[in-house]
Amino acid sequence: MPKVTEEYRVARRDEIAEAALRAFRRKGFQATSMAEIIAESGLSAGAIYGHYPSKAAIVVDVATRVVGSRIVDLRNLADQDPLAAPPTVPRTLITGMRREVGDPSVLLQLWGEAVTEPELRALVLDVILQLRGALTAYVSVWHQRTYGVAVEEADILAAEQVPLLISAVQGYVLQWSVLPDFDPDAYLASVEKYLPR
Amino acid sequence: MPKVTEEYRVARRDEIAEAALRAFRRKGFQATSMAEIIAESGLSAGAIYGHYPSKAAIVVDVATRVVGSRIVDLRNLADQDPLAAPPTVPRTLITGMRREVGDPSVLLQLWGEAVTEPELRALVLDVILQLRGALTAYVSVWHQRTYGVAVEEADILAAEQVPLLISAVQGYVLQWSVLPDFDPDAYLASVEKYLPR
DNA sequence: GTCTATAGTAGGATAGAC
DNA sequence: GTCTATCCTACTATAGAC
Repeated sequence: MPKVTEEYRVARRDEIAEAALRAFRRKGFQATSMAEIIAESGLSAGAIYGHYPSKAAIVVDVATRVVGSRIVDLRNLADQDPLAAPPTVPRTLITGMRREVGDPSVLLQLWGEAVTEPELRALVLDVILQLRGALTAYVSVWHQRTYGVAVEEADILAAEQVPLLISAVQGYVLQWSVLPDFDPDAYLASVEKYLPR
Repeated sequence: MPKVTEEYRVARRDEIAEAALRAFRRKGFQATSMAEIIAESGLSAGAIYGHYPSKAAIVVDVATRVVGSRIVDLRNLADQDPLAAPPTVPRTLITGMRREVGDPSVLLQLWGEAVTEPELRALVLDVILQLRGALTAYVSVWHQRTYGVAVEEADILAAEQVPLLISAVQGYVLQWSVLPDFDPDAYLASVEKYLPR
Protein backbone atom coordinates (compact mmCIF):
# COMPACT_ATOMS: atom_id res chain seq x y z
CA MET A 1 0.00 0.00 0.00
CA PRO A 2 1.62 3.24 -1.13
CA LYS A 3 1.37 6.21 1.19
CA VAL A 4 0.34 8.62 -1.55
CA THR A 5 -2.66 8.23 -3.78
CA GLU A 6 -2.41 6.64 -7.20
CA GLU A 7 -3.63 9.89 -8.80
CA TYR A 8 -0.73 11.72 -7.24
CA ARG A 9 1.78 9.28 -8.74
CA VAL A 10 0.17 9.56 -12.15
CA ALA A 11 0.12 13.35 -11.97
CA ARG A 12 3.81 13.43 -11.04
CA ARG A 13 4.71 11.13 -13.92
CA ASP A 14 2.74 13.39 -16.26
CA GLU A 15 4.62 16.39 -14.95
CA ILE A 16 7.98 14.72 -15.46
CA ALA A 17 7.02 13.44 -18.90
CA GLU A 18 5.90 16.88 -20.03
CA ALA A 19 9.07 18.52 -18.74
CA ALA A 20 11.15 15.83 -20.48
CA LEU A 21 9.28 16.42 -23.73
CA ARG A 22 10.07 20.13 -23.57
CA ALA A 23 13.74 19.27 -23.11
CA PHE A 24 13.70 16.62 -25.87
CA ARG A 25 12.32 19.16 -28.33
CA ARG A 26 15.42 21.27 -27.80
CA LYS A 27 18.09 18.57 -28.03
CA GLY A 28 16.56 15.31 -29.19
CA PHE A 29 15.75 12.23 -27.14
CA GLN A 30 19.19 10.70 -26.64
CA ALA A 31 21.24 13.86 -26.50
CA THR A 32 19.24 15.39 -23.65
CA SER A 33 20.90 14.87 -20.28
CA MET A 34 19.20 13.97 -17.04
CA ALA A 35 20.43 17.30 -15.70
CA GLU A 36 18.32 19.09 -18.32
CA ILE A 37 15.24 17.03 -17.53
CA ILE A 38 15.79 17.71 -13.84
CA ALA A 39 16.15 21.45 -14.40
CA GLU A 40 13.13 21.60 -16.71
CA SER A 41 10.93 19.70 -14.25
CA GLY A 42 11.95 21.81 -11.26
CA LEU A 43 12.39 18.56 -9.30
CA SER A 44 15.51 16.75 -8.15
CA ALA A 45 17.37 13.68 -9.37
CA GLY A 46 16.07 11.58 -6.50
CA ALA A 47 12.46 12.59 -7.14
CA ILE A 48 12.64 11.61 -10.78
CA TYR A 49 14.31 8.27 -10.16
CA GLY A 50 11.50 7.56 -7.74
CA HIS A 51 9.11 7.59 -10.70
CA TYR A 52 11.27 6.24 -13.53
CA PRO A 53 13.95 3.56 -13.24
CA SER A 54 16.21 5.09 -15.92
CA LYS A 55 16.53 7.77 -18.54
CA ALA A 56 15.74 5.18 -21.22
CA ALA A 57 12.40 4.55 -19.54
CA ILE A 58 11.59 8.26 -19.69
CA VAL A 59 12.46 8.32 -23.39
CA VAL A 60 10.20 5.39 -24.17
CA ASP A 61 7.33 6.75 -22.09
CA VAL A 62 7.50 10.21 -23.64
CA ALA A 63 7.82 8.80 -27.16
CA THR A 64 4.77 6.63 -26.53
CA ARG A 65 2.79 9.67 -25.46
CA VAL A 66 3.95 11.55 -28.57
CA VAL A 67 2.81 9.00 -31.13
CA GLY A 68 -0.37 8.56 -29.11
CA SER A 69 -3.29 7.18 -31.00
CA ARG A 70 -4.01 8.83 -34.29
CA ILE A 71 -6.11 5.74 -34.93
CA VAL A 72 -9.02 7.30 -33.08
CA ASP A 73 -9.33 10.00 -35.74
CA LEU A 74 -9.54 7.34 -38.41
CA ARG A 75 -12.35 5.53 -36.60
CA ASN A 76 -14.30 8.78 -36.41
CA LEU A 77 -13.69 9.30 -40.11
CA ALA A 78 -14.90 5.82 -41.00
CA ASP A 79 -18.17 6.36 -39.14
CA GLN A 80 -19.23 9.22 -41.40
CA ASP A 81 -21.76 8.85 -44.17
CA PRO A 82 -21.04 9.84 -46.88
CA LEU A 83 -17.40 8.86 -46.45
CA ALA A 84 -14.79 11.58 -46.90
CA ALA A 85 -12.59 11.08 -49.98
CA PRO A 86 -9.15 9.52 -49.28
CA PRO A 87 -7.16 12.65 -50.22
CA THR A 88 -8.83 14.52 -47.35
CA VAL A 89 -7.61 11.98 -44.80
CA PRO A 90 -4.12 13.51 -44.42
CA ARG A 91 -5.74 16.78 -43.33
CA THR A 92 -7.68 14.99 -40.62
CA LEU A 93 -4.66 13.06 -39.41
CA ILE A 94 -2.45 16.13 -39.41
CA THR A 95 -5.02 18.26 -37.61
CA GLY A 96 -5.28 15.67 -34.86
CA MET A 97 -1.53 15.32 -34.67
CA ARG A 98 -1.00 19.08 -34.46
CA ARG A 99 -3.52 19.32 -31.67
CA GLU A 100 -1.78 16.60 -29.71
CA VAL A 101 1.94 17.19 -30.23
CA GLY A 102 2.04 20.85 -31.30
CA ASP A 103 5.28 21.30 -33.19
CA PRO A 104 5.54 18.14 -35.33
CA SER A 105 9.31 18.28 -35.69
CA VAL A 106 9.60 16.17 -32.54
CA LEU A 107 8.11 13.38 -34.66
CA LEU A 108 10.96 13.72 -37.12
CA GLN A 109 13.42 13.48 -34.25
CA LEU A 110 11.66 10.35 -33.05
CA TRP A 111 11.75 8.73 -36.50
CA GLY A 112 15.44 9.49 -36.81
CA GLU A 113 16.31 8.00 -33.46
CA ALA A 114 14.08 4.99 -34.15
CA VAL A 115 16.61 3.92 -36.81
CA THR A 116 19.14 3.02 -34.12
CA GLU A 117 17.09 2.49 -30.94
CA PRO A 118 15.24 -0.83 -31.05
CA GLU A 119 12.60 0.18 -28.52
CA LEU A 120 11.74 3.37 -30.38
CA ARG A 121 11.83 1.49 -33.65
CA ALA A 122 9.30 -1.04 -32.38
CA LEU A 123 7.08 1.77 -31.14
CA VAL A 124 7.16 3.68 -34.44
CA LEU A 125 6.65 0.51 -36.46
CA ASP A 126 3.64 -0.45 -34.37
CA VAL A 127 1.99 2.93 -34.90
CA ILE A 128 2.66 2.98 -38.64
CA LEU A 129 1.35 -0.56 -39.05
CA GLN A 130 -1.85 0.32 -37.18
CA LEU A 131 -2.21 3.45 -39.26
CA ARG A 132 -1.61 1.56 -42.49
CA GLY A 133 -4.09 -1.14 -41.54
CA ALA A 134 -6.83 1.31 -40.62
CA LEU A 135 -6.17 3.47 -43.69
CA THR A 136 -6.18 0.51 -46.04
CA ALA A 137 -9.52 -0.71 -44.71
CA TYR A 138 -10.93 2.79 -45.00
CA VAL A 139 -9.81 3.37 -48.56
CA SER A 140 -11.02 -0.05 -49.66
CA VAL A 141 -14.48 0.60 -48.23
CA TRP A 142 -14.49 4.01 -49.87
CA HIS A 143 -13.90 2.50 -53.31
CA GLN A 144 -16.53 -0.12 -52.76
CA ARG A 145 -19.18 2.37 -51.67
CA THR A 146 -18.30 5.16 -54.07
CA TYR A 147 -17.66 3.27 -57.28
CA GLY A 148 -19.22 -0.12 -56.54
CA VAL A 149 -15.87 -1.81 -56.97
CA ALA A 150 -15.61 -5.45 -55.87
CA VAL A 151 -13.89 -6.15 -52.56
CA GLU A 152 -10.78 -7.80 -54.02
CA GLU A 153 -10.17 -5.01 -56.51
CA ALA A 154 -10.86 -2.35 -53.88
CA ASP A 155 -8.26 -3.96 -51.62
CA ILE A 156 -5.70 -3.82 -54.43
CA LEU A 157 -6.45 -0.15 -55.11
CA ALA A 158 -6.18 0.63 -51.41
CA ALA A 159 -2.83 -1.17 -51.09
CA GLU A 160 -1.52 0.90 -54.01
CA GLN A 161 -2.78 4.22 -52.76
CA VAL A 162 -2.22 4.06 -49.01
CA PRO A 163 1.60 4.41 -49.15
CA LEU A 164 1.10 7.72 -50.95
CA LEU A 165 -1.34 8.94 -48.29
CA ILE A 166 1.22 8.02 -45.63
CA SER A 167 3.93 9.84 -47.59
CA ALA A 168 1.70 12.91 -47.72
CA VAL A 169 1.59 12.99 -43.92
CA GLN A 170 5.29 12.25 -43.52
CA GLY A 171 6.18 14.85 -46.14
CA TYR A 172 4.14 17.42 -44.24
CA VAL A 173 6.08 16.73 -41.05
CA LEU A 174 9.43 16.84 -42.82
CA GLN A 175 8.80 19.95 -44.86
CA TRP A 176 7.24 21.71 -41.89
CA SER A 177 10.34 20.89 -39.84
CA VAL A 178 12.92 21.98 -42.38
CA LEU A 179 11.50 24.62 -44.74
CA PRO A 180 11.17 28.10 -43.23
CA ASP A 181 8.62 29.07 -45.89
CA PHE A 182 6.50 25.92 -45.67
CA ASP A 183 2.81 26.69 -46.27
CA PRO A 184 0.63 24.08 -44.52
CA ASP A 185 -2.62 25.18 -46.16
CA ALA A 186 -1.19 25.19 -49.67
CA TYR A 187 0.37 21.80 -49.03
CA LEU A 188 -2.87 20.22 -47.85
CA ALA A 189 -4.76 21.84 -50.72
CA SER A 190 -2.33 20.23 -53.17
CA VAL A 191 -2.73 16.86 -51.50
CA GLU A 192 -6.50 17.10 -51.84
CA LYS A 193 -6.28 18.33 -55.42
CA TYR A 194 -3.83 15.80 -56.80
CA LEU A 195 -3.98 12.56 -54.81
CA PRO A 196 -6.32 9.94 -56.32
CA ARG A 197 -9.93 9.54 -55.31
CA MET B 1 54.95 22.79 -47.32
CA PRO B 2 53.55 19.52 -46.07
CA LYS B 3 55.82 16.51 -46.15
CA VAL B 4 53.16 14.18 -47.55
CA THR B 5 51.36 14.68 -50.84
CA GLU B 6 47.98 16.33 -51.03
CA GLU B 7 46.52 13.13 -52.48
CA TYR B 8 47.61 11.26 -49.40
CA ARG B 9 45.84 13.71 -47.11
CA VAL B 10 42.66 13.52 -49.18
CA ALA B 11 42.76 9.73 -49.24
CA ARG B 12 43.17 9.58 -45.47
CA ARG B 13 40.27 11.97 -44.93
CA ASP B 14 38.16 9.79 -47.22
CA GLU B 15 39.14 6.72 -45.21
CA ILE B 16 38.23 8.38 -41.93
CA ALA B 17 34.97 9.76 -43.32
CA GLU B 18 33.93 6.35 -44.62
CA ALA B 19 34.74 4.67 -41.33
CA ALA B 20 32.81 7.37 -39.48
CA LEU B 21 29.81 6.87 -41.78
CA ARG B 22 29.79 3.14 -41.02
CA ALA B 23 29.78 3.97 -37.31
CA PHE B 24 27.11 6.68 -37.67
CA ARG B 25 24.80 4.21 -39.41
CA ARG B 26 24.87 2.05 -36.28
CA LYS B 27 24.34 4.72 -33.63
CA GLY B 28 23.46 8.02 -35.27
CA PHE B 29 25.65 11.08 -35.77
CA GLN B 30 25.71 12.57 -32.28
CA ALA B 31 25.51 9.38 -30.25
CA THR B 32 28.57 7.82 -31.89
CA SER B 33 31.70 8.26 -29.78
CA MET B 34 35.16 9.09 -31.04
CA ALA B 35 36.26 5.70 -29.67
CA GLU B 36 33.92 3.99 -32.13
CA ILE B 37 35.14 6.05 -35.06
CA ILE B 38 38.71 5.30 -34.01
CA ALA B 39 38.04 1.56 -33.78
CA GLU B 40 36.15 1.48 -37.07
CA SER B 41 38.92 3.34 -38.90
CA GLY B 42 41.68 1.18 -37.48
CA LEU B 43 43.64 4.37 -36.77
CA SER B 44 44.41 6.12 -33.49
CA ALA B 45 43.00 9.22 -31.81
CA GLY B 46 46.08 11.24 -32.68
CA ALA B 47 45.90 10.27 -36.35
CA ILE B 48 42.28 11.33 -36.65
CA TYR B 49 42.75 14.65 -34.87
CA GLY B 50 45.54 15.33 -37.34
CA HIS B 51 42.92 15.40 -40.10
CA TYR B 52 39.86 16.79 -38.32
CA PRO B 53 39.84 19.42 -35.57
CA SER B 54 36.86 17.93 -33.70
CA LYS B 55 34.16 15.32 -33.76
CA ALA B 56 31.66 17.97 -34.86
CA ALA B 57 33.80 18.62 -37.95
CA ILE B 58 33.68 14.92 -38.83
CA VAL B 59 29.90 14.91 -38.45
CA VAL B 60 29.49 17.89 -40.76
CA ASP B 61 31.90 16.53 -43.36
CA VAL B 62 30.28 13.10 -43.43
CA ALA B 63 26.78 14.59 -43.56
CA THR B 64 27.85 16.78 -46.47
CA ARG B 65 29.12 13.73 -48.34
CA VAL B 66 25.85 11.90 -47.63
CA VAL B 67 23.53 14.52 -49.05
CA GLY B 68 25.95 14.98 -51.94
CA SER B 69 24.49 16.46 -55.06
CA ARG B 70 21.31 14.88 -56.27
CA ILE B 71 21.01 18.03 -58.37
CA VAL B 72 23.22 16.48 -61.03
CA ASP B 73 20.58 13.83 -61.74
CA LEU B 74 17.99 16.55 -62.26
CA ARG B 75 20.19 18.35 -64.75
CA ASN B 76 20.61 15.15 -66.73
CA LEU B 77 16.86 14.67 -66.64
CA ALA B 78 16.20 18.20 -67.90
CA ASP B 79 18.48 17.68 -70.87
CA GLN B 80 16.35 14.87 -72.28
CA ASP B 81 13.97 15.33 -75.17
CA PRO B 82 11.18 14.35 -74.85
CA LEU B 83 11.10 15.28 -71.18
CA ALA B 84 10.26 12.51 -68.71
CA ALA B 85 6.92 13.05 -66.94
CA PRO B 86 7.16 14.53 -63.41
CA PRO B 87 5.92 11.39 -61.61
CA THR B 88 8.96 9.50 -62.92
CA VAL B 89 11.35 11.97 -61.32
CA PRO B 90 11.23 10.39 -57.83
CA ARG B 91 12.47 7.11 -59.34
CA THR B 92 15.45 8.90 -60.88
CA LEU B 93 16.26 10.75 -57.67
CA ILE B 94 15.92 7.64 -55.54
CA THR B 95 18.02 5.52 -57.89
CA GLY B 96 20.82 8.07 -57.72
CA MET B 97 20.49 8.35 -53.97
CA ARG B 98 20.57 4.59 -53.48
CA ARG B 99 23.68 4.32 -55.60
CA GLU B 100 25.39 6.99 -53.55
CA VAL B 101 24.37 6.36 -49.95
CA GLY B 102 23.26 2.72 -50.07
CA ASP B 103 20.94 2.24 -47.11
CA PRO B 104 18.84 5.44 -47.10
CA SER B 105 17.96 5.25 -43.41
CA VAL B 106 21.07 7.30 -42.67
CA LEU B 107 19.22 10.16 -44.39
CA LEU B 108 16.38 9.81 -41.91
CA GLN B 109 18.90 9.96 -39.08
CA LEU B 110 20.37 13.09 -40.60
CA TRP B 111 16.97 14.77 -40.96
CA GLY B 112 16.14 13.95 -37.35
CA GLU B 113 19.36 15.39 -36.00
CA ALA B 114 19.03 18.43 -38.25
CA VAL B 115 16.07 19.51 -36.09
CA THR B 116 18.38 20.33 -33.20
CA GLU B 117 21.84 20.83 -34.78
CA PRO B 118 22.04 24.18 -36.58
CA GLU B 119 24.89 23.15 -38.89
CA LEU B 120 23.11 20.00 -40.02
CA ARG B 121 19.90 21.95 -40.35
CA ALA B 122 21.55 24.50 -42.65
CA LEU B 123 23.03 21.69 -44.72
CA VAL B 124 19.73 19.86 -45.13
CA LEU B 125 17.85 23.06 -45.86
CA ASP B 126 20.33 24.04 -48.55
CA VAL B 127 19.99 20.69 -50.32
CA ILE B 128 16.19 20.70 -50.14
CA LEU B 129 16.01 24.26 -51.45
CA GLN B 130 18.28 23.41 -54.37
CA LEU B 131 16.23 20.32 -55.08
CA ARG B 132 12.98 22.24 -54.89
CA GLY B 133 14.29 24.97 -57.17
CA ALA B 134 15.52 22.55 -59.81
CA LEU B 135 12.37 20.44 -59.59
CA THR B 136 10.10 23.44 -59.88
CA ALA B 137 11.89 24.68 -62.98
CA TYR B 138 11.74 21.21 -64.49
CA VAL B 139 8.04 20.67 -63.86
CA SER B 140 7.19 24.13 -65.16
CA VAL B 141 9.05 23.51 -68.42
CA TRP B 142 7.38 20.13 -68.70
CA HIS B 143 3.90 21.70 -68.54
CA GLN B 144 4.83 24.36 -71.04
CA ARG B 145 6.23 21.88 -73.56
CA THR B 146 3.71 19.12 -73.04
CA TYR B 147 0.46 21.07 -72.80
CA GLY B 148 1.46 24.46 -74.20
CA VAL B 149 0.61 26.10 -70.89
CA ALA B 150 1.72 29.74 -70.46
CA VAL B 151 4.78 30.33 -68.27
CA GLU B 152 2.92 31.97 -65.38
CA GLU B 153 0.36 29.22 -65.14
CA ALA B 154 2.99 26.52 -65.53
CA ASP B 155 4.90 28.03 -62.62
CA ILE B 156 1.79 27.89 -60.46
CA LEU B 157 1.16 24.27 -61.36
CA ALA B 158 4.77 23.41 -60.62
CA ALA B 159 4.65 25.16 -57.23
CA GLU B 160 1.56 23.12 -56.35
CA GLN B 161 2.92 19.79 -57.50
CA VAL B 162 6.56 19.88 -56.43
CA PRO B 163 5.90 19.47 -52.66
CA LEU B 164 4.13 16.21 -53.46
CA LEU B 165 7.07 14.98 -55.53
CA ILE B 166 9.36 15.80 -52.63
CA SER B 167 7.04 13.98 -50.24
CA ALA B 168 7.17 10.95 -52.50
CA VAL B 169 10.95 10.81 -52.12
CA GLN B 170 10.84 11.50 -48.39
CA GLY B 171 8.09 8.92 -47.88
CA TYR B 172 10.21 6.36 -49.70
CA VAL B 173 13.11 6.96 -47.33
CA LEU B 174 10.91 6.81 -44.26
CA GLN B 175 8.91 3.75 -45.21
CA TRP B 176 12.04 1.96 -46.39
CA SER B 177 13.67 2.69 -43.02
CA VAL B 178 10.79 1.61 -40.82
CA LEU B 179 8.61 -0.96 -42.59
CA PRO B 180 10.09 -4.47 -42.77
CA ASP B 181 7.80 -5.34 -45.69
CA PHE B 182 8.34 -2.17 -47.70
CA ASP B 183 8.24 -2.88 -51.45
CA PRO B 184 10.30 -0.25 -53.34
CA ASP B 185 9.10 -1.27 -56.80
CA ALA B 186 5.45 -1.25 -55.87
CA TYR B 187 5.91 2.11 -54.17
CA LEU B 188 7.55 3.72 -57.19
CA ALA B 189 4.94 2.18 -59.49
CA SER B 190 2.21 3.80 -57.38
CA VAL B 191 3.97 7.13 -57.52
CA GLU B 192 4.13 6.95 -61.29
CA LYS B 193 0.57 5.77 -61.57
CA TYR B 194 -1.09 8.30 -59.30
CA LEU B 195 0.92 11.50 -59.13
CA PRO B 196 -0.21 14.19 -61.58
CA ARG B 197 1.31 14.62 -65.02
C1' DG C 1 51.88 11.66 -39.30
C1' DT C 2 50.90 8.41 -36.08
C1' DC C 3 51.14 6.23 -31.81
C1' DT C 4 50.09 5.52 -26.44
C1' DA C 5 48.74 7.46 -22.37
C1' DT C 6 46.22 10.66 -19.90
C1' DA C 7 44.16 15.12 -18.57
C1' DG C 8 39.87 17.15 -17.74
C1' DT C 9 34.92 17.07 -17.86
C1' DA C 10 30.16 15.67 -18.16
C1' DG C 11 27.23 11.94 -17.95
C1' DG C 12 23.71 8.47 -15.43
C1' DA C 13 22.55 6.72 -11.31
C1' DT C 14 22.63 5.98 -6.04
C1' DA C 15 23.07 6.82 -0.69
C1' DG C 16 21.50 8.66 3.20
C1' DA C 17 19.21 12.59 5.64
C1' DC C 18 14.72 14.48 6.27
C1' DG D 1 8.63 11.03 -1.67
C1' DT D 2 12.03 14.31 -2.13
C1' DC D 3 16.32 16.50 -1.38
C1' DT D 4 21.69 17.15 -1.57
C1' DA D 5 25.92 15.25 -2.31
C1' DT D 6 28.64 12.05 -4.59
C1' DC D 7 30.33 7.77 -6.96
C1' DC D 8 31.96 5.97 -11.14
C1' DT D 9 32.03 5.47 -15.84
C1' DA D 10 32.67 7.21 -20.49
C1' DC D 11 33.54 10.94 -23.15
C1' DT D 12 36.48 14.53 -26.14
C1' DA D 13 40.70 16.26 -26.85
C1' DT D 14 45.76 16.89 -26.06
C1' DA D 15 50.87 15.87 -24.81
C1' DG D 16 54.91 13.92 -25.84
C1' DA D 17 57.58 9.98 -27.81
C1' DC D 18 58.83 8.03 -32.18
